[in-house]
Amino acid sequence: MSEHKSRFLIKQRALLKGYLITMAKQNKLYGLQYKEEIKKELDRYGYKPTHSEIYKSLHELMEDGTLKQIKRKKEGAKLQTVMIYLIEDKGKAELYMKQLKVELDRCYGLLGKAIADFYS
Amino acid sequence: MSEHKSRFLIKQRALLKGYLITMAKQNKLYGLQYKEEIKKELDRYGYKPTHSEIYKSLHELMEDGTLKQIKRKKEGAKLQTVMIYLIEDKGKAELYMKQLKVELDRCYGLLGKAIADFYS
DNA sequence: CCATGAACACGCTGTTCATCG
DNA sequence: CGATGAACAGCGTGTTCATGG
Repeated sequence: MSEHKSRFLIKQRALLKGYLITMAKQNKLYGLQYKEEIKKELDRYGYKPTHSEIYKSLHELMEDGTLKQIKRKKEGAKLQTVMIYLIEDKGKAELYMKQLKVELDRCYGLLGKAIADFYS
Repeated sequence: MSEHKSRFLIKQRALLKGYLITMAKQNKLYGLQYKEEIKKELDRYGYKPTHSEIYKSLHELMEDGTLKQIKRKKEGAKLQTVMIYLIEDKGKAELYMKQLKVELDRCYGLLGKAIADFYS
């Protein structure tokens, strides 16, 4: 997320990772549950994540050691095995969120500038 | 820019068109001048447009009849011919800006929501 | 059908190449 | 070299396909 000369707006996956880390600190959810929770937050802004992006984001956060994955039996009649994601490295998680803030503030400022330039 | 079920953030070219229309209403600039002017506005937000995106945006706005192109001799010793872009259809230009506002407000709200979700 | 994951395809955008004055 | 434009290439992301419970 760093050392880029010029970039437009934040990439979808970078923001998804912010939600995944934030939610993983509080709950023990599996893949599609993250998808549903994020959808609940952002649906009214016209955005709904795909399962593909959720899984890719989770996988990348595991590859760099931020999250870890454990198998769990899903509650209910089906007894299906699901993958629960938890924080593995709290320091990495917090560092990511700190860097994400810089990027989000930048994008928020850019859009605010455009809105001011166009409609004031 | 319309009738999409789910989208993340606005595309770069859609925002560039907003600047091009806004600037074309006030000045008579050629391609690379638009690039420089937009760079001046957004450079401090880490964004600098490429000449390629500027030209593609201008061409698309001409294709749909929003802008028109006229040849002009460039001032100075070189006397090079440049392409000046002007508003062709004021109604289309205003409609575009109106639709753009909806999209910009949506994106601004989405980022604000994420910032609130993460850092409050 | 639900959950996970991988493979594939398309669209956006930056880099490079090509002309012309 | 400045300006315009087109062609090309990489990457982000949505859709589809595959496997297992």
